[in-house]
Amino acid sequence: MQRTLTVLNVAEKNSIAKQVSAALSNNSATRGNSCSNFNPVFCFPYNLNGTPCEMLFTSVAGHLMELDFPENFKKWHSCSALELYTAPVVKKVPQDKKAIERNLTEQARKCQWLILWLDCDREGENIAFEVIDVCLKANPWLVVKRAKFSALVRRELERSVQNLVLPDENASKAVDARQEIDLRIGASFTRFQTLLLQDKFNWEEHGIQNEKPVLSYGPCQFPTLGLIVQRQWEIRAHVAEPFWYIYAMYRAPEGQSCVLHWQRDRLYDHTIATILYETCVDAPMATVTKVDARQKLRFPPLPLATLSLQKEAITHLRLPGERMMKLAEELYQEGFISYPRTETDVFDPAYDLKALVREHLNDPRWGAHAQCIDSGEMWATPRGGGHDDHAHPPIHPTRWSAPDANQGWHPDKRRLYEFIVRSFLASCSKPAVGFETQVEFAIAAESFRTTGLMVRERNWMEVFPWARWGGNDNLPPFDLNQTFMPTELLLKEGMTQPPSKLSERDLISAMERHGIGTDATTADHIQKQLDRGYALKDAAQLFYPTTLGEALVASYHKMGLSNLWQPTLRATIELNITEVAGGRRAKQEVLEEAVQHFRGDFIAAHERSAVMMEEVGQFFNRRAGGGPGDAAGELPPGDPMGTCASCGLNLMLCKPAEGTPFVACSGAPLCRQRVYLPRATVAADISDQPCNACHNRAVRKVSLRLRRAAIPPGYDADIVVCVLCDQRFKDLCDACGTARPPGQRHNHGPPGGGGRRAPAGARGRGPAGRGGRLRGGTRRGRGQGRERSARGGAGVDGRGGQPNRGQRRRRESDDDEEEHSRGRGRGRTAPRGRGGGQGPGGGAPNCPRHSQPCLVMTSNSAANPGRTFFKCAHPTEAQDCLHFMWEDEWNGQPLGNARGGRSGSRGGEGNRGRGQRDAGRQPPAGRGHAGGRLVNAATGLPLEGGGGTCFKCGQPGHWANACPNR
DNA sequence: GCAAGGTC
Repeated sequence: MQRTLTVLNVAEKNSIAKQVSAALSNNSATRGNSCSNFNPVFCFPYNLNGTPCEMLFTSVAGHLMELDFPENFKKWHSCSALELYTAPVVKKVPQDKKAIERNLTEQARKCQWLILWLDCDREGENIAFEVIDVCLKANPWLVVKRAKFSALVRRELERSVQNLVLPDENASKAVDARQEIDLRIGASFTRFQTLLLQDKFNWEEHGIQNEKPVLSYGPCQFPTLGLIVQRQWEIRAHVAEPFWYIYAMYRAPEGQSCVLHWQRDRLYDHTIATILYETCVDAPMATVTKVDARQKLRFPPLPLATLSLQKEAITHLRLPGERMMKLAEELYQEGFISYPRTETDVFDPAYDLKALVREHLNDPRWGAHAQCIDSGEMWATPRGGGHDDHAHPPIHPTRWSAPDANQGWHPDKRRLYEFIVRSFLASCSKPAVGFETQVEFAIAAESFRTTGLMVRERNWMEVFPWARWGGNDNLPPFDLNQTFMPTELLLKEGMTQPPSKLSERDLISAMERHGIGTDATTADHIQKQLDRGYALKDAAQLFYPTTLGEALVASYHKMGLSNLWQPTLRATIELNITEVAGGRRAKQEVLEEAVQHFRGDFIAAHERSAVMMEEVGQFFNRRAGGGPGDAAGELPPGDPMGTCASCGLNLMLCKPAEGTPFVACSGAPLCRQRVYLPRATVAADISDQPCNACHNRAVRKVSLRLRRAAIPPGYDADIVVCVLCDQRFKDLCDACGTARPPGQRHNHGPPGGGGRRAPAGARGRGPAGRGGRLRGGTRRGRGQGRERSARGGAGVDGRGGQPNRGQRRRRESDDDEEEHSRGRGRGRTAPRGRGGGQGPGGGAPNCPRHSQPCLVMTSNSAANPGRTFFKCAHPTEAQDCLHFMWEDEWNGQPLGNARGGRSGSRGGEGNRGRGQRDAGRQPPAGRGHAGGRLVNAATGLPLEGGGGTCFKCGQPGHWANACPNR
């Protein structure tokens, strides 16, 4: 008789275990005992390639293990951050997964085989090896197999279980490498920048609530921040340019109308635009040169994957990604939607979609549409987007929720459910049908075009109210060679606008493009920007960096380490570990290479930490008592004399301008290795003698000249010693005491020798306030004087997209004449270059909100040429401060209310709001059309007869390029 | 007090 095999099956989550068990057992699986409440064991008999089996099917909950440093490296002061590149790492089951581990252990003991049903991706392979590790410890005789499945349907699952393979060790090793790289660089740089900056600056000044914030670094979170900061720099670097275009409009006698779009779009040369415009004005009759009418289809949305759902939810429901995922998780747990973390956007052909549609036949909101799909009248097979993670179907509704049954749901949850249902029904519906007409025209020698669209069958758009198929449905009828007189024919002026701030949708797309994070973690990385105080969202939900976020990114840029925040960072890591997954390179080789690479960056950052202090000081004021003298750059000058045993950087013999020399690590303040010399020291120099006892650290001995009267009998006044290990030196320190520079409370002394090691909390701290306040003040002064470079181009060190730091101070400064005169030359509204003063005679009023002097500007607009106004220069708001007032309307008093008393929005001046982007500015006197005659829009004078009317001043008799009134 | 990746 054939012996029954007991097989342990493990899935990545309970829902998979449940579904696979149900499919393989024909819904006859029973529940067995499990130590883990959320990971039951399903039991059923099964025939595996002719062998009768007792299947035990259980699950884990994602990763079973975590990678971390051992306890003795976990405390931040237990080691130098540099040691985190060489410290051991351990993989272990965390406390909250112990029950799952126990369950696996118990089940493994009963079984002969182990079949792994983890998700079919790299992380799944890695989790598989975590499960193997636990199970083999419990039962070393287990036969281990891997089931590879591409859909959760019976046929596919049976194919998979009858064709078991081995787990992919290379894929798992690639994840091991990624985990270790992430851990080492994340922990080391987080500790580095937090310990360096945390207690040195007044974070509260710029809205950071935490007095001592943790300044985390991560290979996903920093490139995400980099995207936000980079966009901010692009916006700031933008120089607005004027452009001109011909605008023509036609209103038919029957009331239909259309805009005729110039084929040249826009010209940046005013003279040429004017000449072309004038040729049109001289022969304004328009001729239809082409009419093209055809049917057009608009296809329904693709089935939803995680990131596409996030993007849609943000756009249509205004739900941030992280919030959306929480609600989707709830809906999934309650059985209303399918698994919400998936890359798949194509339904398996075997999926019974009609059955899902039938769930909704009785719904009062979309039931009628569902019935049309079910009857076949509206049905169309959903399109596929070409992505399949082979573990989950696209996100879709699995159960109907009647409108009165979900009253207890949060409104956002109801909206999300409705969106998923409508999106699913839309994806199963026929495409919308429209009729598009494209017409081309000629006015003089210039070409124009317009498009009209009539939607004839809305189909999927009926059930998807968020759909827009914009187009002019009021197009006048046109025939080939038809002629007509345009109702309006104008030369309009516009200004190029900077790119907009990033929306969450933009950010997700950019992260997706650069491979930053996964579909399951993208929202977390974005949320982290907000939680850490690195970025904010404005009223329009657009992201912009906080002062802190920008300061950090600018710091790494200044240190020459932009690769640590640029969006390519993650892709570079991924590229390397993909080599491991593909078996082309060994894990250890790739790992060591990456760790050494980032260690090099870390050392560079460490050595340039003074640059980081300086750069952050451009944005924040120093905190009084914030650990002066601690930055690496504040060590007195010195020469290297060996390698620091603690962190691997250089030990320096430092010679302060006053006081006794001492030995310190160049990695100060993070590395606190320091040796003070005996009080009797008169002079100290590095000798050319190496210390043999410290040979592997290349330490050289120090030659000391001592005051004879201050040393005990028996010692020479001139000695050459190793200050790290020489017993004579330690004895001298004990006998004489050690000399420490002013401000050092504690004497570290030589290691293991006479000097006492200070308590961790007090080590390395100088007297409160020394240097900090002074440095803060002088930096601010320098910042103002030095940063003359103007906004845009000149303000970015000659390279586009680089930081334009200290912009706030630059705007406040009074030395921007170069920028201002250039602005006038371009015909822009420009600051006049005074400001900063107070009172009627002294310049500008203070902005009542920001308590800083307004800029004094001169308007170049056609409506108010040369008129002076004030505007607030505050730049770090979500949108620039809107305080604005004409000078001649100011009574010399401070501006009063939120809009500045009689002041107004500056929307009409200079920097226009987003809503006005690229909107053409109509000149004061353009040309119009009334009663079939071209007229001057401002004066009403007829234009027939040639001769020209200047669009600049509105007077007839000359063209604009020869205007005497300009 | 650090990462990112699973999952809940």
